[in-house]
Amino acid sequence: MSNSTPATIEDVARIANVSIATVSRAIHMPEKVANSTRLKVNQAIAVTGYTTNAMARSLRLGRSNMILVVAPDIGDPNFSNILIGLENEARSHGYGILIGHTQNDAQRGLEYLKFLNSNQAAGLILFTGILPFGHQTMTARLPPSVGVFEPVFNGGIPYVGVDDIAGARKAVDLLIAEGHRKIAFIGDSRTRLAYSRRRMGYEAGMDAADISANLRIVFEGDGTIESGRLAVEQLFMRDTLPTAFMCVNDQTAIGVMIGLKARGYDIPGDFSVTGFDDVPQAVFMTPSLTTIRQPRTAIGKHAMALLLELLSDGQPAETEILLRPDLVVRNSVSAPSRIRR
Amino acid sequence: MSNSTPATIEDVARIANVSIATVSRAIHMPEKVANSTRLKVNQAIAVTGYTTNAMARSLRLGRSNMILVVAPDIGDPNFSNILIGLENEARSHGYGILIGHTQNDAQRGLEYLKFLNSNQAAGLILFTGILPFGHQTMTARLPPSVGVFEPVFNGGIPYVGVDDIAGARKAVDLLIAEGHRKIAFIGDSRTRLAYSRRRMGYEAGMDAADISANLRIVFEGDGTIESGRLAVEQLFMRDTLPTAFMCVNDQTAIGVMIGLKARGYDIPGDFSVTGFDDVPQAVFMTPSLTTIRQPRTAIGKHAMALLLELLSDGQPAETEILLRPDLVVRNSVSAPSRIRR
DNA sequence: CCATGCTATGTAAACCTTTACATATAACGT
DNA sequence: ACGTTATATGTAAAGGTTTACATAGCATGG
Repeated sequence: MSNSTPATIEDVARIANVSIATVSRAIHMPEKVANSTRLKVNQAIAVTGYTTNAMARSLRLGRSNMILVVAPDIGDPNFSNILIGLENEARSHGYGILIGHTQNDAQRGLEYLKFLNSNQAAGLILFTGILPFGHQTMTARLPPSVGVFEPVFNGGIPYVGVDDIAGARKAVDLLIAEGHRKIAFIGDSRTRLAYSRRRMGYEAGMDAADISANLRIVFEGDGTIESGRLAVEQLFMRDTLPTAFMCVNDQTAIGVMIGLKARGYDIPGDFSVTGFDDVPQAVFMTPSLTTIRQPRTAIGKHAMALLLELLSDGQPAETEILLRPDLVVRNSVSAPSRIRR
Repeated sequence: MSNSTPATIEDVARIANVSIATVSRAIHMPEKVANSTRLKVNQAIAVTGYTTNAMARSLRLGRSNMILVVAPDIGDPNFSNILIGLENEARSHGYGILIGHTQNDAQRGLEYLKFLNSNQAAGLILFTGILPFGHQTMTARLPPSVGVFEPVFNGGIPYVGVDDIAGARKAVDLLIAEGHRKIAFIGDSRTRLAYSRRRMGYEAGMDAADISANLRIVFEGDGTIESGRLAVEQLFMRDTLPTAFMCVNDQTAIGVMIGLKARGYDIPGDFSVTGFDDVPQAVFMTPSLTTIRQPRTAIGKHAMALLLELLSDGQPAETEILLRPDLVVRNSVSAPSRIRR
């Protein structure tokens, strides 16, 4: 019982006085074994404290119970909440989660390949829109995979994300409802497809409100705090200013707020600002940031569920799952001031 | 090469015209094999794209190349940065990281036990001060383990953390240097040992400045935002108020700031506030929070290094590694106002 | 030139499972 | 009562690796 080496299936078989095959069946196909035998086996398992050796099992099955999760930055607050969803779903199905972060470095990605090639991971969750592995020949050998947040570039991989267009639409519609017409979109169309979809939502909202093109101001940054600050600087050089800044993500919104405050403006008195993502600090900003919430835990849960389904069926039921993002109204939006301009 | 099933050591052996034992040795004990043979083997490996099957290897060795990391809450911002350090160190030594979060639920912890018992993880990193597994009999079978942040209750497990006493001392010394005498400590001595050490730092600093006991106000909360807010409410009911709030962590500090602002006070004009941890949002608070930074990535790196050492040597070189926390001066501290009281 | 020891390699067992196949027993229909 | 089918269990191979042990070649020292 408190033996030094863990019990094997043979120990159980000996004690239960059956063959090892029967023990294995009692565990994994209980209906195939007689009630009385199953009882004996279960007792023997309890006595020995036996647990199936996952290594041996995976070796025999040619498939592990690990899922590799690769993200560019595991420190990203957007990441950790999704991780919770992934983890919960995986664990409840007997799977474990293997973490990898690439820091956008292809070399790093390659190192994780090892876990896949060596059969240590049965499936792959990708947080980045591109395959982290240089070799495109790899795709042939890629295990069942699911993308998170945005479609994976090379295609053929189902993904779970948020309806970015609808989310952005909610933000722009709020601003329009508050009376704004001249709304700037501070975007980042280069790095991520999801971001360009948010811009599509912006344009659609402006279209729907019949706001002419010359009232639309689009600044393309790179999704960082600094780029938000920079956007403000640049826009202030033009003759016409927006009354509201709709930002492609919260980071950009934070930058915009910093830029506006540095110039002495009041938010939302002088300018309204919206973000997208609802990162944890959004609520602690002054003013707290009105933004679009990503249902992060749900995204993780769905992504893992889809992957597990892929793992057992081979075919994905859906190729794209888009969850509904919610508008979170806080204090960074109000009606445009009539005094100014 | 682009075969459907991955190459095995036998494929390599056949092509290199040697035995599988030689291939294995060429890979893992290169000095034991003749130069010419090693060359042949390496070429064959390149041709086949062979990677060692980790399952088979672990099965044979009775030890895996995975480290299980168990934390109560993987969404905690304190956690994710440490994870980066852990991950980097592990990967550079060929280890992978398995994630588990218990949500302080013993049942959950037990589920992760499975990964250990079944040989899927060779070592354990514990983020919680107590063993997450109910059975204390387990300790006998516990694999090499390292605690992070604070000592593990049951003892015998080395840990890596921050010098909480010295860190707290820096905070209280700053406040005293600014001229504060009546400094409240908003603590949380119940949940974590690290927190009670921070209080020790507070007391030591007050002692050193010869500040009498009746000027010391200690409120014991539970380390949450809400408990910080509550502390303010309670202290305002007393006749004497502090001029500064030294908080056991940033969450509490955020709560204190919310409470003070709700009463219309200015920070740091009316009251100074310090935190501990330097969570990501600390810099975005208004005013930005003066706090003590935990060297998180370094903690992770050291913890993993210690564990890997443990794994190979069996004996830990050190039983406790305390890193130096740094004071981060921002805008929530100033001299006490002379006007008031 | 032989005994000895060292170096490089091969053979085969072991690690622990799962499962195809074989076998034995029981049940059933005619 | 007998052939057929279903049910329950056992036997043994296979999965890919590492390594103790065996072997062969070769140099070294006397």
